[in-house]
Amino acid sequence: MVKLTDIAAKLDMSLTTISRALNNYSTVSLKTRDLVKKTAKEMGYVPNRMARNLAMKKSHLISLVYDDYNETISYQSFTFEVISGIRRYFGNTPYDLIMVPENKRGKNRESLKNISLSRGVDGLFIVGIRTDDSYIDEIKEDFMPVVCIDYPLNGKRISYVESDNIKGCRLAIDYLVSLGHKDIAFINGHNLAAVSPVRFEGYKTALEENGIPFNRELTINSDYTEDGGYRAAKSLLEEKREFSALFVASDLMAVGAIMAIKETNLRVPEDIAVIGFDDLFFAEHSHLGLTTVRQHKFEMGYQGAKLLHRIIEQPDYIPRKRKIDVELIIRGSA
Amino acid sequence: MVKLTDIAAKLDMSLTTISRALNNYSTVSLKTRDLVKKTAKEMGYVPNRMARNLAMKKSHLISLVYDDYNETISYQSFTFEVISGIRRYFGNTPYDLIMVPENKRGKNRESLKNISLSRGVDGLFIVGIRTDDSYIDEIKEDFMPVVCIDYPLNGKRISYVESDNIKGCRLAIDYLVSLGHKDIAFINGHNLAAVSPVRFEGYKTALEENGIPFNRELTINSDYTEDGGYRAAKSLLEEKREFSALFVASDLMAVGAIMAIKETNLRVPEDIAVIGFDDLFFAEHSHLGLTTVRQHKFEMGYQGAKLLHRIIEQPDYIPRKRKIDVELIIRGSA
DNA sequence: AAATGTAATGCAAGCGCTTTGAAAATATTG
DNA sequence: CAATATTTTCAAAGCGCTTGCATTACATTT
Repeated sequence: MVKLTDIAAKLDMSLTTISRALNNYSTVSLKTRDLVKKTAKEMGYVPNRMARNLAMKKSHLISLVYDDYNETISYQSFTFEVISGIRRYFGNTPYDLIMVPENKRGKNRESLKNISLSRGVDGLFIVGIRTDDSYIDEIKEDFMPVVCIDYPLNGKRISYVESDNIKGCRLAIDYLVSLGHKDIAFINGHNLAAVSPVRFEGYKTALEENGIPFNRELTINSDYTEDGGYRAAKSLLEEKREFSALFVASDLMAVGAIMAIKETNLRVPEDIAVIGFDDLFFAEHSHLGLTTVRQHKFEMGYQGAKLLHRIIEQPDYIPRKRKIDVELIIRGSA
Repeated sequence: MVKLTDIAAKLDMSLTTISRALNNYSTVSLKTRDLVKKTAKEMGYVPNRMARNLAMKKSHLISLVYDDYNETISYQSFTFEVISGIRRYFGNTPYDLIMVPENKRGKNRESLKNISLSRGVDGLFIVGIRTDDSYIDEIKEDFMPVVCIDYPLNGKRISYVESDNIKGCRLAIDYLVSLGHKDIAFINGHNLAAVSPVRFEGYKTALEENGIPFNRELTINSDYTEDGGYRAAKSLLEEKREFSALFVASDLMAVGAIMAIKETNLRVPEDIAVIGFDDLFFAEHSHLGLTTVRQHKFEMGYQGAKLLHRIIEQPDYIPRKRKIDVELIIRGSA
């Protein structure tokens, strides 16, 4: 591995000059800079980032935190797309991403703060954190720049990105109402996801805006899994709640719900119209095509990355959350 | 940030002793070790990995290389699961994963070698590399430990993991034959994926083993996309090839193919039986349920990680490829 | 008690880079 | 041409840690 001193020796210059030349300091004459760069290239010089990091106390590393153990396909494909957006953004910066695999879910895992400080990362990007996660208290300490997806956390160097969930609910409900539905049931996810209460509010508000009284009996909480959606719909149907439309807080649950509806010998959308949330790939392919509220996941990642980048590089920047637009994708289920 | 010298000062010991104590050197008395550890904890000491890396010339970093720009859902969900496997394995080791986002696909991107040497990573894990990728020549230089998924590369410190594609094809063909099919068409992916020729061979061999002559007219190459599968099936059907079963080299293409078949007013599986490859999530949900060859993606990642770990830590270890078992998942399409 | 062996600790160099403050070389001015 | 300003270069310290070698402290043997 050729290093700066090797180049210095060969060119009979000082180490300092070599370093400065390669870093394009204007205090090094252009001629020298060119010569140094050329020689460095010829000698196959590759800068040692570990040394550089140590000297500069800056790693150009973003720690990407997400949870593998949530194995639903929703979460996976959502996460993957968000990460793609993050990668795309940072692809045009000197930052790389680092992932610290957790060895155990829950207790005994190392503190996020320690891991991060130890690697000297410059910022944290957190996808899919749950309300009961112990990391949250650590993050609140504001020990370094953080951006979360779908979790409202604020601080001097902390912010987040979320879909416009309220709008998403309104789009869905408005559309159902425009189709003539009045009795609209709602299957929500569990409250470990910060978006759940928001979507609940969105559902409720949208109903009221349409002059439809909210009926608690038409709502039920589930767990964002397919089976959960199935069971929720099943119980809604068995208890003979009167409803002609069903709004489901995730596509995966919607798929389960549709299965339950069909098992009850009802037709979708004729007897019960169904709208999901997410627009995952299979929404398009599942059965008859799922009408759903599309989240722009890639964009969430991209904008989040941009935000984080800014927080890191502009110490006096006051971060504000980003809200990403959603749209209603009309297919066969409603 | 408290550092070793701070602890040394407080305890009035030498820096060396502190370092050794924390690293559990037996040359430090147990009593001292305990004292040092306790004090370190009290003082909130967090080791600085940048400094440590520099001193030890070892980063405990694995570079994870994959390509975002391949946006098919197949690739995405395959990749995500492989990565989960990798993360799970390394979760029980001191290694972290680093991802270097590419800013541009293809030319102008930095050399893999430079990036890797620069960050001082200890090994490379490569998912989804294509046969025309410029990285391949670099990898062959054997400049550091590498494990690929689905790409046959060998070297002193290079190996790979693949599904048992031959077996997968045999399972599919045998099953179709057992159902009475004799004319079995095959839609393959493009040859930029190293697995394609293998699956082609597998298909051909399996036919022969069943005493069915190979008929080139019943095979067609496509591109692993849904639309590609659609077009391939369409052209097969339009040219009036005689076949009662269709084996498709990926689930995504199979979904497209089924769409084409239905458009031609043929039924699946009554008129044409279809078997896919991968067993992605939507195989279970698409239409009638796709019969398919399941790849154990998580396991591929896990075993690959284990292999890479070994190559890194045992310099004289001679790496051998890992072949991961596959299984036939029978659903409604065949 | 001297000689020897062993366990515990410390000194100092080094990992490869950045950066401050000073010096040397060159250019500008009256 | 001396005096001043400007450009270019360099020596050395430091980033926080590991580690080979030397040293000291203590235990064992004769």
